[in-house]
Amino acid sequence: MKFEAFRKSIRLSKEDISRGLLEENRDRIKIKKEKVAVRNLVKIMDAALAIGNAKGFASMSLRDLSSEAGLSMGALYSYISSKEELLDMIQQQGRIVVARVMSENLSGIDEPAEKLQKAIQVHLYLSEVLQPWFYFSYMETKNLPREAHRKAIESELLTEGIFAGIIEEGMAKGVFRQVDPRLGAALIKAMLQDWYLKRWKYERRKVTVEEYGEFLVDLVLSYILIRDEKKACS
Amino acid sequence: MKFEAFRKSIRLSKEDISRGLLEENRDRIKIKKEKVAVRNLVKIMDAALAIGNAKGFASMSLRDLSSEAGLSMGALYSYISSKEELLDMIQQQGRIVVARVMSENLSGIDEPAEKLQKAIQVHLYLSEVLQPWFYFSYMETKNLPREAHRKAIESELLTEGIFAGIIEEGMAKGVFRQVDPRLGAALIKAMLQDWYLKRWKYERRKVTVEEYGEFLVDLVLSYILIRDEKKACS
DNA sequence: GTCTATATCTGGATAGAC
DNA sequence: GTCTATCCAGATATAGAC
Repeated sequence: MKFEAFRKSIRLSKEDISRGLLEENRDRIKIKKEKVAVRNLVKIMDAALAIGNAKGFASMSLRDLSSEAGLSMGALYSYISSKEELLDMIQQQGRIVVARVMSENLSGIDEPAEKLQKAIQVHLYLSEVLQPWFYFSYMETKNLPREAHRKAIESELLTEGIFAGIIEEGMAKGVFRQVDPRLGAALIKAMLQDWYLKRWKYERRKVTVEEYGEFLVDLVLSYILIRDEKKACS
Repeated sequence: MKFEAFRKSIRLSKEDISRGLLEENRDRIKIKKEKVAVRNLVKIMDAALAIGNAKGFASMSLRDLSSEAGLSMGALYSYISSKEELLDMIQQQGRIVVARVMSENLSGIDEPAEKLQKAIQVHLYLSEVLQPWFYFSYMETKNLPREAHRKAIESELLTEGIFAGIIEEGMAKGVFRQVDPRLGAALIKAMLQDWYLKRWKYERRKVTVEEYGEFLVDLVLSYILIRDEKKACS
């Protein structure tokens, strides 16, 4: 699947994401009119990710944020009750979206090699669509308060578990070679992460997300698939 | 080579590193007695990396730092003239050490597969010895002031260039398959980074640095080496 | 719902005693 | 060389007008 086709297929506008966020946090957000609330939440999230990714969430003052979002300090505080809560909301909403898209796209695939290929591609493409969120989430995890930090780690292990599960399945069916599934999954994840963490590098070299995905799938499959020796020698 | 043998072979005590740091910054550091200066620099660096890695450099107050290092605010300011300069010193000193150890350990190896294996191993083991520095350096790069940021990126590309160079050599000699050398190098680096960025994960699973290195080398070489078909079929 | 104005606190940096 | 005391810029958070 091409990246553009994927992007269209998941239909994830900023408004959709902010609406989800609003619904999850009706109690914390003071603004009652949905239309107004969604519009401003989009601006707040965009601004928070932009500034946070440029100089770190801790260094972002709420003054910066309010001016970048085009709101006054007072108005901003009608949407969030503290800087820490903002961090929490951002992380939480992203996790929900990632879990949903991954499971939607992987259900119904049985053949391990195909499933592994698809899982890598979907994760990579999704991280491209939500690049600012993925980057932010990675970089700020360790600064989260205790409970939120625990949830973030749990979520990381969950995604990794998807890959490990596919590897185990392939080994059980005899089509993958014997490897440590969690270690294999961890390395796949590491390579997926590089795409959104070091974007400047790949942009500069004009590597597209499709090329990156193909290289990655090629590397992983040619290592893990048991080769058909007869075919190679004929 | 085993990790412990490597650790001993490079002889990198905290004191050695701080002494180097002192020599490079004679002009900026006010303390004249080497013994005193080195002792306190060790404490300052340890504290800065510990607090910085726990909650981010930006969130670390110099009050935290001074108390963790066991110095008063005033004393601290005899060693650094600003928080930003501290950041600079940490990065700079690490880069020098990494460049030195890498080049020392790779000189004189000609065979591409052996050299690639050795480069991966040395980088991995070094990142284990200096884990707090590698972690810090990765996480704080984007918060550096302009010039320091440029240097950090340059250094990242330099290390990557070492791997890309080995891959090119192997391709030229006809022992490696045709791949994009920079993309291959980038992925190797991504997997190396995971070791020091996600240490908690590997510790929890009781994966040793040697096991991680073997898996990584196995993955890379079995992808990139051109298989001897005759041997496989005999 | 959004704004301006402001109370209160925190943290980087320095002066000057010992 | 190290300490205590202090200055002051800049930050979070809130009160109250519109």
